[in-house]
Amino acid sequence: MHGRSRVFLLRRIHFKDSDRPRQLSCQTSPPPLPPDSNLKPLCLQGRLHEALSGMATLGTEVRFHGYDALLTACIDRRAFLEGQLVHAHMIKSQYLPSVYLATRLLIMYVKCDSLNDARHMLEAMPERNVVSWTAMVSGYSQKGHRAEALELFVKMMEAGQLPDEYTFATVLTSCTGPFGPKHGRQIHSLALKTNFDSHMFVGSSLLDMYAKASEIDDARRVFDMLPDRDVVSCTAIISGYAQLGLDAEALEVFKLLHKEGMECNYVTFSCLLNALSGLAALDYGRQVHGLVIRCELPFYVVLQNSLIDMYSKCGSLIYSRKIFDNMLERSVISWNAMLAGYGKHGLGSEVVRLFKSMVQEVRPDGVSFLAVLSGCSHGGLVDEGLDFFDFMVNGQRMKPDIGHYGCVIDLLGRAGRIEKALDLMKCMPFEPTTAMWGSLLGACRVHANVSIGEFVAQKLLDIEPENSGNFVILSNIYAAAGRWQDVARVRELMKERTVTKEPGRSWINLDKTMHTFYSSDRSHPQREQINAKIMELYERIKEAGYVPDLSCVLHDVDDEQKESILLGHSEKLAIAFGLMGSTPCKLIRITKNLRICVDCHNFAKYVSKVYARYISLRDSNRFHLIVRGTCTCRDYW
DNA sequence: CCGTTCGGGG
Repeated sequence: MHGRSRVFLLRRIHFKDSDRPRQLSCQTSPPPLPPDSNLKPLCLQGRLHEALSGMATLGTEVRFHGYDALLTACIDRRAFLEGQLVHAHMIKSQYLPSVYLATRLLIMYVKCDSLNDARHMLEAMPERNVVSWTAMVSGYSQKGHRAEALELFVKMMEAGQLPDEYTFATVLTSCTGPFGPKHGRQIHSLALKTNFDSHMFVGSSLLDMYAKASEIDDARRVFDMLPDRDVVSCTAIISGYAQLGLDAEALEVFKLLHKEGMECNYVTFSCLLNALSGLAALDYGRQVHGLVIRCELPFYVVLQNSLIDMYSKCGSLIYSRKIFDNMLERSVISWNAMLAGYGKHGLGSEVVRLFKSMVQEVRPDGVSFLAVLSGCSHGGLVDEGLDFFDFMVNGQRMKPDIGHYGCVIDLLGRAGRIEKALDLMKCMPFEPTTAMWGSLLGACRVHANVSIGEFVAQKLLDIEPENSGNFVILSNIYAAAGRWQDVARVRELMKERTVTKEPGRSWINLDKTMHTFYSSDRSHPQREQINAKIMELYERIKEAGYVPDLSCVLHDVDDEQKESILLGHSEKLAIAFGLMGSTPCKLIRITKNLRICVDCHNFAKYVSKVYARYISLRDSNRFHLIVRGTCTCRDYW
């Protein structure tokens, strides 16, 4: 009996259970869905417009989650008009957003590049939290409005809101420019007090701030003190060295971190390749290219652009072109890098040809024209260059900047139209730069224009009296005109002034080692053999007709000493060293920090002829490929 | 919950 009733009871219950699921589920299932609950799935599926009409239909029934989903979708898609609709709907429904939702609105405006609306939102909010303030600071920072970002940061603290690690990381990116470092240091001390300075993002931002202020030692100190490192902080320190031209240091710190197993991304390799371009370190460049492939990053356009640039600056245009040709998509920068590469190598006709295919695919920008104009100048295509300038101004309606004028002045000077170049300098809407005067002075040397040369040199000596290169060229001009008294006068002039010039430095990469030479260098371990080699070269090329150009020496010494000073020029040391290799290679690649001097250029031409070698010499201005006694620069540089 | 750091070509 008892057992039966139990079974009965159980069956009844079981029966009831399945028969009345609704009543029972009232206690175990979630509460009924809010009316706006279908907005979120629509937003997540990317059906933003359906969600918006849903919002309109629901009227005042839209709640927190609905607005949140809508705003998130607008933020993700940078949908400004849609975001405004959501905002308007909130106002019409008299919905009072929480601090969170108001902040989401603010962020929506920031992401849609409507900083005024965002600022208005921030001002109108009855309450703000650290996220609201930081989002606004970030908006100003990312749009380059540094002053506004810093002002808002101050306002935030005046309002009693303490910054957090996000705020610090953001606001420090606005600490560049003239007063940036001053503010940056203050913010650094604030971060120290609040212990956010060792946060990885804050640290990356801090060290980048110092690097951009040329305070690389402080940047390094911040980096070394960081408790943790990630790919961004490591990249930031490498980039810091590279930005300041401290290419060897950039490579050193990369080697160190790489040994420690640092992670790399495409930014890291871009910065590193930049440093290797400066060093003309083709071997390392190839190795990094290999790493890029192994890290499965080779299809980043940014990285391919860096590789194009690296190979061309390391003297290997063929590889640049291979990468360029294999790119699935190219940006305007890819084209510009390739154009600049041809230009620096003096291949003007390739520049023109490439530019013509470029305009079929993308619209050239200011840098494209700079590359084309400078390429035409280096390639000797004077009229073509002037036509391109005309095309830029009248065809494309672009406003040339000071760099474009510099190229055209260079072009005119090369053509010997020096008065015309002077006229252009007078009527252009910019102040002439030392580079322009320098280019004109070079033109006066090549075209033996003594009178304008004197005038231009005087200008240069006023503006940069410390640059002895100008004295040397003026001396060359006088010497070419046979005005030896004036040569002596220039020499006197130079003695009066305390001339501190950047020491000439050349380097050559042999057997994966960089050998660096300074003028009259006595430090290289093989200096005895190098000197002996130079003397051997000297004797042999003299037989072939080489005459040292003593006007390249301005020290007040006798001719014999001048000769020995000339023979001590860093590029000659490097050439001699390059010829000493036990396994002689056909091509000797040399890099120099300044412009090559007239005498060394001539020396290299004779060596290439007598010793049947190719000499590739990259100076601060361009490549000189010297073969069988002639140079691709056609003696104009 | 939401907001963050490094960045290619003259």
